[in-house]
Amino acid sequence: MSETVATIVGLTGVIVAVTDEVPRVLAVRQVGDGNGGDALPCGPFDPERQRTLDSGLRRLVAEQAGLDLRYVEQLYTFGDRGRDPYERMGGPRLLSVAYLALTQEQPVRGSGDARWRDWYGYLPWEEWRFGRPPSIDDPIRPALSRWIEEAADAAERRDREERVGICFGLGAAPWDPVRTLERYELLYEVALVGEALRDRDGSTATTATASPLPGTTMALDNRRILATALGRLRGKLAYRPLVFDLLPGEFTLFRLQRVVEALSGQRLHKQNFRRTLAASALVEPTGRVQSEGRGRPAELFRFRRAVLRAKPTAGVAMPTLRPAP
Amino acid sequence: MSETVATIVGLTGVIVAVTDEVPRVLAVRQVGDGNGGDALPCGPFDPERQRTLDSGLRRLVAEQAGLDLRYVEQLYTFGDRGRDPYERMGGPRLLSVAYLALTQEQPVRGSGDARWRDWYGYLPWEEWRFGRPPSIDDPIRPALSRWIEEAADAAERRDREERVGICFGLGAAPWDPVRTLERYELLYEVALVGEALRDRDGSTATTATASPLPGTTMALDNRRILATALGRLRGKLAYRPLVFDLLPGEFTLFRLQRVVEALSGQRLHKQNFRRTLAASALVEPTGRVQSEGRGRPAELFRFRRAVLRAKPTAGVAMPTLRPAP
DNA sequence: CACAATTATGCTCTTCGCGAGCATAATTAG
DNA sequence: CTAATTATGCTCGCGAAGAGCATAATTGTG
Repeated sequence: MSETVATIVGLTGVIVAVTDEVPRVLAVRQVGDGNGGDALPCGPFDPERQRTLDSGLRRLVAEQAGLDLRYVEQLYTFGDRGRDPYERMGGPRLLSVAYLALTQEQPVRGSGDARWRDWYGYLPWEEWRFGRPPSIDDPIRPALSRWIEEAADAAERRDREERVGICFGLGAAPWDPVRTLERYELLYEVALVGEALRDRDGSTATTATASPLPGTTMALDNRRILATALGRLRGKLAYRPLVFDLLPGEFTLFRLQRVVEALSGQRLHKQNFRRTLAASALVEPTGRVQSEGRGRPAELFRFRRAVLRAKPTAGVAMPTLRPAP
Repeated sequence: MSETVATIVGLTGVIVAVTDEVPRVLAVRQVGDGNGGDALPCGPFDPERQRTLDSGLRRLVAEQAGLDLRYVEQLYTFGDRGRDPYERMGGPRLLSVAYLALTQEQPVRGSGDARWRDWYGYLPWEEWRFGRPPSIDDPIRPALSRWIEEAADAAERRDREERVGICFGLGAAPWDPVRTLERYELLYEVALVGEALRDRDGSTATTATASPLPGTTMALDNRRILATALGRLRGKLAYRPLVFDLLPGEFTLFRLQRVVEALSGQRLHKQNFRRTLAASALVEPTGRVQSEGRGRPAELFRFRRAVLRAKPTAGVAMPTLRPAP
């Protein structure tokens, strides 16, 4: 029960919106560290003003970007030693309670310099909508192969092979959109992300790569938090009606599908998507139609809240699709 | 960036084991509060000694109960104002990072007075293996009905009905074993758990109930943490091979089923459970058999790690069963 | 020893979710 | 009018899962 002052508690938010079929997260220019990279909106947890962690996060985002959030969910609390460079210089330990929040994209109004950024700009290997991400074939796969070769013994080699196979769907297992965190952590371990080099201080590239490291580097372990958030969101889409917090009150089924595709990072089978949706009774037609340029106008739908009463798991299905030939 | 000292960070663990088909959690006699109730093992987070939150939790449990844990997973961070009685008397805000941990039941060796307790002793309404829990019909259902009646207007009434229906499967929705937290929070709101009365200080029973309140009261919001853990565990059983961390290296399929049933709180269809398990290639026969008293001896199996390489989601199926007539 | 009770295990029947693809309807651009 | 484009309906087939019957291998008892 010693007065352990050497811990600072902070709140960090992954604020998500989808526009133009691009999933975006709110990012601020990093202030402290001098490298000018991106960072997630964050701030100290203030027990005086904040009744709950959730409300603290809401207030934080309201102040920094003038946004109101439609959905807020606690993600994870990060507290590993050394995640904060200040700590390595003798500062206090930083504990960050990370949150996932959803909203419609709205202009940023706050005092800070918060901007909407393409989520996949930070995690490009997660984007499979336009085919296999190039970064997987070029820097990632060969580096992982080398890493497997460098194993000390046969057992470690087998473990590494297994891990690579599971994470990137290179073995028997298919690509699993939810394993975002496992992938990021593997890439970090293999020093395929800038943070790994930075955190090793020397900045010595253990893994010599011809191509640049994939994805934009972020402050602290913020990219790990982004990966955590993406995995959580992808996983929950299928059994909780979260998408509707990213959409306006009325929307076409196609737009709904596009948002789901944007988040899951893969294309979905259109007819099956609609059939499953109809069967789930998750949406209901408003009776109005929307004509978007060419083609037959689409019917407008709205989220049907009443469905929560009847179904235990109410989420959108993700009918997978073979990769385009 | 003011030196906010008014926050204390603690670690709390839900340590789970299953023996004799009873799911148990580790509980200590509460020291401080005088009411002598049960509490979860917990301790301050010490940034000097603990490199990560996970290892901190492991160390804590090792010290308090002499247990080594086979699986550790962060659950949630609790930080609401007023969850700690000391805080209400002007003390610092208590932030608790809660963990779920699995192990085989082993004798408690530690310095503390930790004991294994029946999980359902704290959450009796979650136990459906022996039919509908009596507490649902007696104190819970009538109290919830009254609560619905007390709604201020029609809209609130509808909301309450919907919530009750979803939580307890009383409406169109079936009982969902995973919604443990929602249920606990509803019961708390309706003052059907002792903590609600205690936290309102006056201890005035708003909800007059003939029967005693269901489940053993715990310190702070520890029962909320228990409910969170149970829900998480139930949800993960189906897609992660967690059960095997509760079982010895070799086990019969029936024992495996019994453990899953104990945790999910419901009976499973035996033949289908085995068929699904066989199809999943999650276990492999050891070639040996075990004769347990009467009846045909059962074959012994072991967990087949290699399955992780091939399948993205490797968990035990939960073939539901109609309630016994 | 024969038989009942008990537990393990194999197999079938049926329904339903879902991947896949064909066909048709309703628009707009030229 | 026609082609292109998008929306939408329907079917086929496979495999997973709910439900239940049948059989095998034990133990304990009359």
